[in-house]
Amino acid sequence: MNVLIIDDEELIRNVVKEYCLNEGYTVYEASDGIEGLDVLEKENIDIIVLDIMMPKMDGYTFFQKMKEKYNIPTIVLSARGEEYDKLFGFSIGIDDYLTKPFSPKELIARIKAILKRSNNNNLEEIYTYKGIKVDFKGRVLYIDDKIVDITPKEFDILAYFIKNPNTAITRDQILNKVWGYDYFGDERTIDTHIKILRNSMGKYRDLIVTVRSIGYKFICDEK
Amino acid sequence: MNVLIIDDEELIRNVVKEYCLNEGYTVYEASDGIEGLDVLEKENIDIIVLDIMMPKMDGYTFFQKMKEKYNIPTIVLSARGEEYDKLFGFSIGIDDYLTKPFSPKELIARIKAILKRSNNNNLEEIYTYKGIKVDFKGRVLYIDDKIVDITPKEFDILAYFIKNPNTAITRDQILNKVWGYDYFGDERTIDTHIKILRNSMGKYRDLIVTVRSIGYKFICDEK
DNA sequence: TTAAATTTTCACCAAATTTTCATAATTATA
DNA sequence: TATAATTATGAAAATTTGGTGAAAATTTAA
Repeated sequence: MNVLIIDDEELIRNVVKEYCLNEGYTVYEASDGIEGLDVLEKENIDIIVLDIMMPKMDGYTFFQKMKEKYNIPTIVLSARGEEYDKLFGFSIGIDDYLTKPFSPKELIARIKAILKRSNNNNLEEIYTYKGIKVDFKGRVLYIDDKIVDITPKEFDILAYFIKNPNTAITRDQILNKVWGYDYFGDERTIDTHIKILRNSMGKYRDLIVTVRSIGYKFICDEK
Repeated sequence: MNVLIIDDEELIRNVVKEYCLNEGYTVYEASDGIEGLDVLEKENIDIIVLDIMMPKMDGYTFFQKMKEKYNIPTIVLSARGEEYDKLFGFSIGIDDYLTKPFSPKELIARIKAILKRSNNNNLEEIYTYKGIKVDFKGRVLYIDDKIVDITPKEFDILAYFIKNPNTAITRDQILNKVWGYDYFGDERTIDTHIKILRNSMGKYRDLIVTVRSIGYKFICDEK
């Protein structure tokens, strides 16, 4: 999970950052709206924590510009006493707000709630391609309509492949996505998991192609 | 859908109103409990959003009086620090609560959830699948038409499973749904409850499947 | 208050999964 | 073709995970 915190006060940023890191989130910082938009272009942000009062480009302006190009869940921080009317004026679209001083724990709780909400909406899908069927909700893999017993890691890797078809994916990327950003194991481990996954995929094992000196790739003609 | 918002702060009413109108709901307002009862007599209200701290007649009193004549789903708004009210409210049958300051989007989400729930409940008060029969209203579990003695937690977990069949559910989700939003116990506790629940389900114990490294899943072929 | 019921914690064990590693196989390139 | 680099594979070791029973803690009911 990538969190972008936009606030001109370094102190606030640091507190938020510390708590987010503790949750295993990756944190990006910006001290005003312009910097914030910059980060959005470069990084794949999942949720924004946004201060309203800022130099250069304030929170309202940032939010409007963000909405034009992205649709990222946003939590607004506002100091008590700031015009609530103005806040509520653009409150349609923001996902939550907190008044300063706020409890970092509360912020984390709200971030979790929002991420959970947006994840749940994405869940209801069943992927099918050739004789492969993947039920993400139930975490089941069917090969030619027969359930195949698959381990959690296998499933996660397969899901990652399916979501990025025809893309050469490095072992490092797989480690980051499936294992998490703080894994320090042997890259060769992936090879073994790929072996197991290929076996599970039976006659479709060749859809996972080795990309020499890079990693692997899931081949899919359709879509 | 007719929503009644009862709060003495006009600002809050306006925010709720704005969001509800945006959803296509019709909104009625009241600034205290007495006005609220007035509206109930005149209009056909589907759901109530109720503040606790109010002049003239507070939320709790309003709620009791409402319950005497009506049975309308109610979401309670409470300021932080009113923990007692919150808990008490739950025990007497409110449907949900939010602490101020709350996220308007969250409120809408909860309204939707409750409306959906109350629709579902009216339709299906008794669930049957194979030899399992669950009477939600009476909170009774029958296995092959014989009443099985089941604890409250067991029942809640089973109900959650039944409402989300064929879905891998994390222990965290179970904790959130069954225990509540702010429970900080050991996740392993779930395992023990699952054990007990499985025992209660007799020969259907295998319908609750372990999803390794995730949680559990209730299997149902039908529907 | 006491007793009973329910919930929670916890530690051990077994089983499933993950990781490591040595060796074989494959591929690219000089 | 020989060599180096890279990947595939099998098997063993290490780790993680879940099932379970029993005891402790808590809640509920009498």
